[in-house]
Amino acid sequence: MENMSVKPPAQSPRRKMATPRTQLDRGHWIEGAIEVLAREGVAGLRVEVLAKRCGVTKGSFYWHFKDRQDLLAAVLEHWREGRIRDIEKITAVSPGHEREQLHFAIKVYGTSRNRKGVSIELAVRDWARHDPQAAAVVEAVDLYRLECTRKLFVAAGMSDAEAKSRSLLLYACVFGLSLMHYTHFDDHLDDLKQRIADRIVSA
Amino acid sequence: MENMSVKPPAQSPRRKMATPRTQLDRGHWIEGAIEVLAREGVAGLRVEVLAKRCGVTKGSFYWHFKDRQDLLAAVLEHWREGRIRDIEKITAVSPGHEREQLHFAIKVYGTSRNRKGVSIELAVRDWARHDPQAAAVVEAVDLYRLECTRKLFVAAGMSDAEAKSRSLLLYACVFGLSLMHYTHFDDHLDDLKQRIADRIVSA
DNA sequence: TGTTTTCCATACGCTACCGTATGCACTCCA
DNA sequence: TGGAGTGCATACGGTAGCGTATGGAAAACA
Repeated sequence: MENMSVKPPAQSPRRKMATPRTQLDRGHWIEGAIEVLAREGVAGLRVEVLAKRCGVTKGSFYWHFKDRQDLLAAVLEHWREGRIRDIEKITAVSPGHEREQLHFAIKVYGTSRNRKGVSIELAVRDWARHDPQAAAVVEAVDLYRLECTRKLFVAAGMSDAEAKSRSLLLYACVFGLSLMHYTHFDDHLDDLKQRIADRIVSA
Repeated sequence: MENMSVKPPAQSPRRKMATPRTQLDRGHWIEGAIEVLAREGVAGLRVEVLAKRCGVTKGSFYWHFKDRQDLLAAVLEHWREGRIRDIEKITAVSPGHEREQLHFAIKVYGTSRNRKGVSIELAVRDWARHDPQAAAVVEAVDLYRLECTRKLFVAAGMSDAEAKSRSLLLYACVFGLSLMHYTHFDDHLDDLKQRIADRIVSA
């Protein structure tokens, strides 16, 4: 489906670095892995399954990766970097509009268009419950997120303690909602979500 | 550890029903399964692993259960019943003290003494992401919980819409917190939690 | 053009599971 | 006391997955 023939057509012969194609293919495996991670969780990340999904065999995998752990670590790192970039983008401040920005951050995670991102988020968090490496990455991302929104709340005029608690409340609520099954709890879910967002953000 | 020699010492010979010991042993397997579920998630629920944990072999398992699915369904049902009972106990109203009760409900899930319960909760929810049966059970439990706390908020004087949003906010936040790694975000976590609880409960 | 290096396929051994078949001890009961 | 049912052990076949070993095609290079 996404076999876009990765090979660089005319590799510039200036540098001999033996890794450009290798690096590219690691990335290819990692993207496939994250796709599977979103759908099946870390338990679905089997070497041979991924190979079939990429249209190759294990032989390829074990050329690019030392072992399964090597891939898992790469997936974690890729996720961490992506999250950090996203957080910075989402919490970029335009002074005076901090509350709008906070509402936007909430909406980003709650929208149904972001299904895949939410799935990955939950998969990684479940992964972190049984793997210290993943736990460390999740903690780093969480602390970064919490810090970014904390600054927004402070900029919106709150005390430091209050800003911290709101920041924690915001993310806890966002992730908690993605964990629950409340579709049939009410006929006006958007209204409910709006009330919740207001409760989190407003003074 | 919990080999309390389940056999009823003097089985009253009045009734011939061929199931009392069987039922008891199903319960024994189910408890063991939930223990494992808390620690390793549903992926850790292997027949032979559970058997070893119970000090027996698969032969026993397949006498009490049709197959692995049979056990999983039983575990789900056991969890559902336990949750319903707990919810009713936790949200039992003593009129005039609804807000206290709500604070108590929040604390119950947030306390570190309840590690195991929280672990099971998260394991079941992750399970529900890949299994429609589990998803149905989680939805039933969620709706029941949401409804119980909604009543408390209404009894505390809120409008119906506001009560619903607070109810959803409460559980989302509780589960979300159990999903995050925020230990190093602040030195006074209890103060943070208190502020959050107030934000959820107070008018 | 011959030789490396790159990248992947194939084949293998190994482990952990699932579910079935069968045997065996032990109890209950006529 | 011997037969029926109960509860579990043992042995088996089968699948899925990991990691290794080895070969081979094709490109890069000299």
